Amino acid sequence: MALLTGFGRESTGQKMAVAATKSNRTASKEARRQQLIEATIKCISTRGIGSTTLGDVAGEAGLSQGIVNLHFESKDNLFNETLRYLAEEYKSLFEKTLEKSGPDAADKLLALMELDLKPSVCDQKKIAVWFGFWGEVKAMPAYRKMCNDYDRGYDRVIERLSKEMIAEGKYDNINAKNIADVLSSLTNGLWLSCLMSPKNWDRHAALDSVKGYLKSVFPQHY
Amino acid sequence: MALLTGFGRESTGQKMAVAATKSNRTASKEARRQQLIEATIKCISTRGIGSTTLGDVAGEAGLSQGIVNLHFESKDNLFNETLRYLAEEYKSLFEKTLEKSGPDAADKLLALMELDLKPSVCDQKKIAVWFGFWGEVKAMPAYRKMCNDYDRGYDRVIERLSKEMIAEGKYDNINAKNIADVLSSLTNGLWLSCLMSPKNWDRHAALDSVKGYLKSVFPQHY
DNA sequence: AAAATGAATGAATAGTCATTCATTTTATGG
DNA sequence: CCATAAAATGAATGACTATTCATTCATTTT
Repeated sequence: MALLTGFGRESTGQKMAVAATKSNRTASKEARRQQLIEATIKCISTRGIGSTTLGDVAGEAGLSQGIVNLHFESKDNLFNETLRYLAEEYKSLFEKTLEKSGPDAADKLLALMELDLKPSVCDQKKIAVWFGFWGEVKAMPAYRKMCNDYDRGYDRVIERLSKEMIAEGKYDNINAKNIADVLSSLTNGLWLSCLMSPKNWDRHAALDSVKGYLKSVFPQHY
Repeated sequence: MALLTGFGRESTGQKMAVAATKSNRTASKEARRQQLIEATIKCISTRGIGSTTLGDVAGEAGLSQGIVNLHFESKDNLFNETLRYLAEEYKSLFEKTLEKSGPDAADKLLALMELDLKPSVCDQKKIAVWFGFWGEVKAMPAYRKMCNDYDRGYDRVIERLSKEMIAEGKYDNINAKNIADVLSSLTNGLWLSCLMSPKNWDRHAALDSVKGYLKSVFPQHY
């Protein structure tokens, strides 16, 4: 009877009996870490990175005060692992998309652009977390490094696909690196609009913008 | 002799004789506020928005602990005014650019895009501050509102210029709103690359990307 | 069933920081 | 030169929060 499930206890400062989805005291180390990372993402997405405390995270996970330090050593470490988790998650989607789409470069490139605007990737909450981390880059070089390490991978792929299409289409005067830059800037910028005006953000219009660009650079392909 | 100029005193906790650029105790209320806002920008750009304290700001301005509360009431207010200052500064550049460039829409649009990539606008430090604020949008609705209020103005201008060009060029199948979205997303995304890889960030390449886009959408104009 | 294990708890600690305010410094005009 | 007001100081306060750790609890081993 001490196990009445009780989540968010923040509003009152009172302690509450607590149990996350059937999380009693046994859960693999890995499961616990993931649970905490997900709680962190949720907290950052609602309260902002600047005012997410370890107490918030623990409360969101339905666990106790000291739990983050137990599993992650420090707040710093938790945040780093959270960023890595986001980056890995995206990377895995990216690779899956690259694999499953096709057969030719034009299809693959379009599929990757669509991925960036899918609700599961481009949703206000997740973007808020990305921007939270980006906003701290000046203070936390580790964030910058991680973002750059992952980005390099994506850029290489986009550039390679563009190169293939340039060769196929005998396009003149265009440069694959340049196109890769524009595409990644464009999607990041579209994410910003989604963050800033979630109400009138229009996924289809955004996708049309990207398609319009692709069509204008690769007229023979799209 | 008590007035040896002494800035950053943080490393030691010791008090130091202090005097910002000739700031003795008299300065107009407005001048003092501006001095503090500029110190805030500098602090955010180097330490990040999350770890900028009022002590940091006061120290950067060469003034004393309580000074921010004296002039701004609260940290919250200081940060809001700092964002407003940045937005006003950009707005003023934008308007000046719009006025001085020309005569026709194509020139004006290009000049505005160039503005976004000028060293004075697109420099790592200033961008770090913008991203810091953007990253806190979920926690601080006031930031979102201010950004949106200003953005609406720019977007309207870009859209109007695009419309003019569409009419002039009898372009088919393209939509001014769409182009305005792409252009603003593109420049914001390019800012992100500047923030993330300041070392190999190439201003000219970025400008070429934007020009390439303009050329592809408005072939008769560029 | 008793003992051992190690995950989880939550109260206590130590440090940081925004904010306040009594005091000090400066400028000014009489 | 003094009186007054305004501006600035910086020590004190109180709130908050990361981190620690002795204790509690559930599970596994013996």
